[in-house]
Amino acid sequence: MKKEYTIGKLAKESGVTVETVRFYEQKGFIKQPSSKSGYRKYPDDDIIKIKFIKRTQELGFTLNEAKELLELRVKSNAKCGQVKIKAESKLKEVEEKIKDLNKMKRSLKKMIGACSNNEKSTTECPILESFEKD
Amino acid sequence: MKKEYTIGKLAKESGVTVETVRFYEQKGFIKQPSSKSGYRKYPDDDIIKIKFIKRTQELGFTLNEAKELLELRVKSNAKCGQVKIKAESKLKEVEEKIKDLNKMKRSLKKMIGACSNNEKSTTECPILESFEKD
DNA sequence: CTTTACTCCGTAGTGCACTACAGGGTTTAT
DNA sequence: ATAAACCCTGTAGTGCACTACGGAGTAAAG
Repeated sequence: MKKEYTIGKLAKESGVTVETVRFYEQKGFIKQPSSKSGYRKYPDDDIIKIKFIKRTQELGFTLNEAKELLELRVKSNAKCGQVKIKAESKLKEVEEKIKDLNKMKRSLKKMIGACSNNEKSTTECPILESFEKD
Repeated sequence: MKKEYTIGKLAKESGVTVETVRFYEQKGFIKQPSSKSGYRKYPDDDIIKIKFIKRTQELGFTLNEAKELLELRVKSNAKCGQVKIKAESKLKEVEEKIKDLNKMKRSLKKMIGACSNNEKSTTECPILESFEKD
């Protein structure tokens, strides 16, 4: 099912607006598609790309970082070293984020538990210690 | 060691600028501190608070969400229900983020591995599938 | 005791990531 | 065949989260 999408359909499927799609195109996130007749025709692949970008932003990366992540692919052995270095540094960031989100998770669970047991919290703000100790 | 900090010291310790501290104060993230003499004197607790805010932003939450998280604390049984509901919804978000970051992590590791084996990637962009399946 | 570094308040400006027109042309549904 | 719904380019405006600056007062160091 190799479908083609008009900008409106693509936007809807991806969960963004038409303007956002054009904005991403301007910025080079998705390459401008074929447009005989003057109307853009997008491959369905672009839906995945846009969704990836949006989710990556929600995970605390900037648009530029999303771009960097999307550009990580091994095309030649020549560039392999650079790709590896960048991937490794991103991997580290990702792992740090996971770690801190796990801390936040534990804090939230504790609060929910305390609440269920009708306890009042002793500290001012129990989530505040999340990132403090390991 | 209950220290007091001038705005400059606090900023430095927290890794932000003086302006950012004042900005957070304006927005009610930290309560305005005692200031006989006209100079603000901050408790060291505020360092933790500011660091929490910054890190929470890096994890993909907005300032307002950071504020919501900071305000989660069980003061009375009356508010317990609301706190629990909010904490539970945040917990869900956090868990989703962890899940997707783990997917990203796997993709990055795969890329690094492929690179080490001198493979060229078969797909256009191997990270793109991260959020697709599972 | 003076110079350098800090503080105050208030307002204006910046960068990122969109978002909203204006003023047109094209397709699709009825 | 005509009106609604879609597309085009281009430029201007928005909201968030700061960031910079002007003009003045205070504190610390040499």
